[in-house]
Amino acid sequence: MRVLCVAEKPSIARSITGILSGGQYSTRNTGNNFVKNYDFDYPQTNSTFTVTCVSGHLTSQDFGEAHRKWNSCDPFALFDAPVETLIPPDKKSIERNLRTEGGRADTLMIWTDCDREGEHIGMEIARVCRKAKPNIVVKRARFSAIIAQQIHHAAQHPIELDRAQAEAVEARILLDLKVGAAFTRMQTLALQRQFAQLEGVLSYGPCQFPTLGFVVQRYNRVKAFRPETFWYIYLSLTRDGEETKFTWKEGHLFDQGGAARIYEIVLQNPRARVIRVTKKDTKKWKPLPLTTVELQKAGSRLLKLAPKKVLDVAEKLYQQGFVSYPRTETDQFDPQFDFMTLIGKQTVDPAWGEFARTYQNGGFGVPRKGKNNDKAHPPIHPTAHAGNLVGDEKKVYEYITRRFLACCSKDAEGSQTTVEVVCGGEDFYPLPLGLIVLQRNYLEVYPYDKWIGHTVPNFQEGEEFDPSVCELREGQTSKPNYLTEADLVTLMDKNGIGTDATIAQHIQTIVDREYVVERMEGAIKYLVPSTLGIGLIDGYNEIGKSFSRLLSFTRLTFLVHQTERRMVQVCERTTTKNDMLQTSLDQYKHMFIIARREFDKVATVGLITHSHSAWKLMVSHRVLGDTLVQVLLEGQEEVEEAVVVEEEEEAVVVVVVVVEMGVMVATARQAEEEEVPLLHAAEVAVVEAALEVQLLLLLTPILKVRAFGMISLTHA
DNA sequence: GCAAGGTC
Repeated sequence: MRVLCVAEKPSIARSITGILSGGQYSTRNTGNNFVKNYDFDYPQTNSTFTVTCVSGHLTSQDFGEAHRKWNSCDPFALFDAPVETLIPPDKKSIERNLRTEGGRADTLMIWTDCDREGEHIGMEIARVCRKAKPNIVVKRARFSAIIAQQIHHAAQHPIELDRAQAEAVEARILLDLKVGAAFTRMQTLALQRQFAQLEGVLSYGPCQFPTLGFVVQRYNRVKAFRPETFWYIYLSLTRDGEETKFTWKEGHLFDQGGAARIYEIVLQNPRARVIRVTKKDTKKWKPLPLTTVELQKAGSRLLKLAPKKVLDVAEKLYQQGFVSYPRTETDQFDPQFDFMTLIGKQTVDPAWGEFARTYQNGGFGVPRKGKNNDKAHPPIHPTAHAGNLVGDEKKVYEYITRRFLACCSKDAEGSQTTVEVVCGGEDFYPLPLGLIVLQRNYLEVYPYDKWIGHTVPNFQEGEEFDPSVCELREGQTSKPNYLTEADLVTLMDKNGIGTDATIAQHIQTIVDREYVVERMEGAIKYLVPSTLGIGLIDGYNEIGKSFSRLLSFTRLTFLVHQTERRMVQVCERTTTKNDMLQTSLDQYKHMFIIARREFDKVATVGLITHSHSAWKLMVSHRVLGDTLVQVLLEGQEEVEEAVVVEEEEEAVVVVVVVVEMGVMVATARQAEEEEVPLLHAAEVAVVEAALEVQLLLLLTPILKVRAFGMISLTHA
């Protein structure tokens, strides 16, 4: 019997060949550079095997001729337009290979990843092979890890493809295409009609839009923030020249009178008494096995690489055979995973080799188990030692390796001392708590985690003392920060926006569309929405307000969840693909009709905030020298061409009039129309010079505004 | 000129 095995990607084809053939196989090239055909005998089922693969989805979907061109139809018609499935040119060679090999086989065995998309890819493969050989028997191999025993079991006990899962994916594909295309065309064309100069596409998608929404949501919180004053009792003891600070168990109160009354009572009896000293063993847990999302978060936070970049680098390392498959949701290792061999490969490393050698002598600890398992790939780990890497590849490889070694090491151990103090009837405890680090364990190989010991004086239970300081102090709530890339990855992951493999792409998309600007502050990269981004989200929210929030950003996120739930229902066969598609499409159609009717609001209310005859427009944020500068655009009937530069710290606002010749600093005032001191001439010159250099950068988002025809800005 | 999902 001849069996054709088809995997989802070249790496899996190679691995299962290695396992099933026991290393005895021959290789044939195909018309595609990445795809090889492997031939061998598989006596266990009395068969001849050929293993090959596709490269992800085989087909792509698009509208037919009548709807493909942007101006060929009303965008609304796209919801009911027929969609064609075709094999894109770069996949033709793979299709030809499948036809040739399928024509020769009795059985087709699908070895795609065991997830929804894998089931759909399996159907695509089956369709092509059936064309070449209509009576071919189609089977599916089920495996959850590339481990010899599992792969053999899968080859000998194949199951059937799951049509329901494939159909759920089909519904997703159609929904994404129709909703994305309809809204993108409607938005773009509507604004182009209004503002002829508008360039570029204003894309809309069920993933990119909520992603943008997160950025704008945080931006609004930062903008709306007003510091609040709070009061707390501060206690400290200086003994032998060392100060121990105590934290009030109540934390802090926003009620000054209340705090003052408690403080008065404390003052009546300000002698402190130690009521309890406890020492207990404590641990700092080693990290969980590494998933794609965690790698991207770490990459952004620790390695200062954008999520997309981290994934690209990891992909390269994977192709060179240094790390395992980098797209995985799994944060638990299979119990049979061969840890020791992989750790052994790291013993030659000059930096962590010595530590890797300790694992054989009791240094090994079974990795923690996370909650996720995609049943297709293990957590990301090094597969070989790489000694000659440089730059980003070195950084990412080092992180993956140290993370793996940390997972296989032991939790750090310490001893923590808690001291409870009562003073005037109020409870206090020293902060930081006393900590002695006893065993660093995993921390030795994982410098990304910090755990620093801290001593507290040797207090005795029952001991009394007079605090060195006992005061009612005042503090202020601190301003939230803009969203970092790592924050955004976390939010998307938590809210189910995108997948491990696509989260980075969606972030890239909103940057490419100029909905969001990246801003460095020190070593941290923040994401700040542009005028356009804020305008779109605010605009939709504005419409949402009048229509039971149907279009608000939270609602959009909710729709993504609903779609996901319905997909699960299709998989579980509690609803059909067509019903699910119809329900979802109806929902989006309803949204579309309102959005189009109200779209003027996106253009005006969203992009401009009216205030009397003047209007102000948040544009963007840039660093001017070392100072954070917030740029506002302000127009009045008499001053049409104006830029307002606000220096936040000093609360100085410079109004810059943009004239055809360049930039001129004209006047100064605060955003709230209060009188503030004019800038010194020297400062004006600095601002002027900096603006000249940065004007083009600065004005990029503003030019959008000009394109919208709301103000006629001219720049050199 | 549109989406999001695979993968290279």
